[in-house]
Amino acid sequence: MVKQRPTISDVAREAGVSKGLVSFALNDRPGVAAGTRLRILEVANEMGWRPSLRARSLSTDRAFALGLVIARDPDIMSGDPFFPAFIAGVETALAPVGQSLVLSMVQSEEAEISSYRQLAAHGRVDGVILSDLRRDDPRIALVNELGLRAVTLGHPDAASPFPAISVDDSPGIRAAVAHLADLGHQRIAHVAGPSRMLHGVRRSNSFASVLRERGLVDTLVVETDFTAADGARATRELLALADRPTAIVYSNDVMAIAGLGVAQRSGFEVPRDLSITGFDGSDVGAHIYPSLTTVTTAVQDWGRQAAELLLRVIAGEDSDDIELAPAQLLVRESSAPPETNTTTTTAP
Amino acid sequence: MVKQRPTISDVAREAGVSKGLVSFALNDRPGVAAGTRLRILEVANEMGWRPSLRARSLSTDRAFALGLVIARDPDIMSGDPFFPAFIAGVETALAPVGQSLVLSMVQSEEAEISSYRQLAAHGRVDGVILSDLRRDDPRIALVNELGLRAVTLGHPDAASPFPAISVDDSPGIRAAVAHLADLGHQRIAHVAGPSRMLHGVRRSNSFASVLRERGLVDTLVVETDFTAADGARATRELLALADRPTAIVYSNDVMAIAGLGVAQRSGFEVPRDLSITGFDGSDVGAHIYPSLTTVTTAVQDWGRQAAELLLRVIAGEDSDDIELAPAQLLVRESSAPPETNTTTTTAP
DNA sequence: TAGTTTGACTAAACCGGTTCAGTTGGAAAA
DNA sequence: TTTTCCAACTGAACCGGTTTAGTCAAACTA
Repeated sequence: MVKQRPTISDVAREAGVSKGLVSFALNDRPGVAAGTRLRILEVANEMGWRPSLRARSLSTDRAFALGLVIARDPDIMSGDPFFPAFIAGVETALAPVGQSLVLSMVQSEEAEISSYRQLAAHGRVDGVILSDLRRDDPRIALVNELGLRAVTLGHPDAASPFPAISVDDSPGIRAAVAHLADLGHQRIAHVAGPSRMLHGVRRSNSFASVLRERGLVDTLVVETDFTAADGARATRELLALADRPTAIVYSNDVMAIAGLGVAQRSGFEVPRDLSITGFDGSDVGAHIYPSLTTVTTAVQDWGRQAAELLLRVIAGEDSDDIELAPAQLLVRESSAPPETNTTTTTAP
Repeated sequence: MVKQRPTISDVAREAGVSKGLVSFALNDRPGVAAGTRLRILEVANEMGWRPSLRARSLSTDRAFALGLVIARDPDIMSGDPFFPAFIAGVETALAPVGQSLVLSMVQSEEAEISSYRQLAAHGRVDGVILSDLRRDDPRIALVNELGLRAVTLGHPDAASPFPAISVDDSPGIRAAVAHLADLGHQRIAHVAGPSRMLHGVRRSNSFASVLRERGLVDTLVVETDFTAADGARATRELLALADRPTAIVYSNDVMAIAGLGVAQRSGFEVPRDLSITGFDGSDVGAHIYPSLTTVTTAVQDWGRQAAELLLRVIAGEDSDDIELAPAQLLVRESSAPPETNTTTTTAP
């Protein structure tokens, strides 16, 4: 004798009304006498009734879940503090309303596409969060075509039917460069993210614009794929230049840490011989030596608000773009004035 | 005129048979003539019919999804290479069979419990992967009681109704300690994970047993919560000892990197004055200076096989415990022989 | 007072599958 | 030839909700 969980019919029978009326009462719809509604709620409550998500899903054609497809190599993911914090934020928005996050982690663009297709075909989610926007991002049209709702993290480079929720990187990057320039650095390099990615491009643009404003060289830019290995490679290239930079601005903390490793290995002392800054505000960055000057954003809050926005979009409510607090510079030990006579120094 | 996706009734009508027969044909059940089955499949195919997950979910009482609840602070998560790789592995097992991963990231034990309750109550998943096992882990009884199927990563410390899929940490830790001892280290410390966590305990035990076998001091153990900050704290404590260790074995890479920072900040040169080893085989570890000697496991494979095992359990198939390839030592630069006369040296 | 409106409620269809109890027709057995 | 049996197939119930059309009595209008 297994005790089955009660269904809406059980509640109806117990309350002496019809199934439909119970549904009405529980969904706060008009047409139910106040007394009856109260009695129904009471009965439902004492029977411990919970609506069946599956039945609701079928009859209302909704999934009560959001999707997130991450297309990155696990190697890049590991060490990157963004997604864990972001997902934790998403969770804080979903848990209270009984919704869930369906996560998919893929490693190729084809797998990414088919992942969205599957989510849509199966009706697994009502909407998705589009992260890591790329130039001419094909996902926007795809997701729209598949009939999914969505929000984008950051503004796409073309018209989009979806609201964007953004954190402006510019102030952070500008502050980092300004900080280095104020310290006296003349040759500041940038180890950038992939130029296919919009935030990579935006950070590069901010970088370049500050340098131009200050009349400094803005040609020391190396593009990477965001991995530690590529950050190391970029650093080696920059340090091998005849006119090597005295400061390097990295597009993420992992690369900055790898770059620090390369510099130290080559005999440069940081920050005496080379200043470096990261981007992420990762936890480890605070504990390496020297601790990493970096740019931080409130990632968890971003996750929470992105999920809330998407829920609103799905509910058909207002859905204006949201602009969150911009990225901020966090000065630590890895940045200092250049040694006045080391501008053209190569490895000791 | 929106083109609706065809339902099983459409297929039945088109093929001139009943709904039920179409269902039988599509699920490869006996009682359908070969010719008829073929025709039905053909019709379904050319109509582009896909079964509705929601309808199947309701009628078969299954979710076609697995759950993973991660209970960690985002700070610990960031930098930890385990979950990204693990999840990527899970995905490779799920995508081909049209199943999904429902992920929940929580920050307290209460939230964790209620997360499992919600997954079960909503019938969101058919089974869950239990990671980061603790002593007397309450989740095993809970999940069982909730009627969910499960697999555990590693063997729990009590009887469990669920199969375990494990990677033996011991050989890795033993190899790391042996490696250091072989190099001539006499005072080897361990910066351990939380003793509430079973893998933390197991690593500590392996550590202690090798030392005893070799007749070395096994008292240099500091427990941490796995964060970079706590790893740094532990390192400071160890280095402040009168008889400071000449080598430290860390329970994860993040703490090892933080420990390296502390050592360098205190003027110790690694590995000349202090050898360190990590645990994880994280990507950054290979790029810092000196590169980190560490212990690696095939995490992505673990994820894939854990998901496959859970799918089998859910399908009611065989479900024996699985033992994967044990952890392996990866020797890099951060370990070297101790300076013979520095055993009792304090900070330079 | 008769006709109309309205609020409260019921019955049944519906979402799109699965499953089970019957029905049918043809081949094998008697 | 008649009976029996079985494979092939149908129709309907079912999963647990939502939604729509329709019933009914009381309240309101004319």
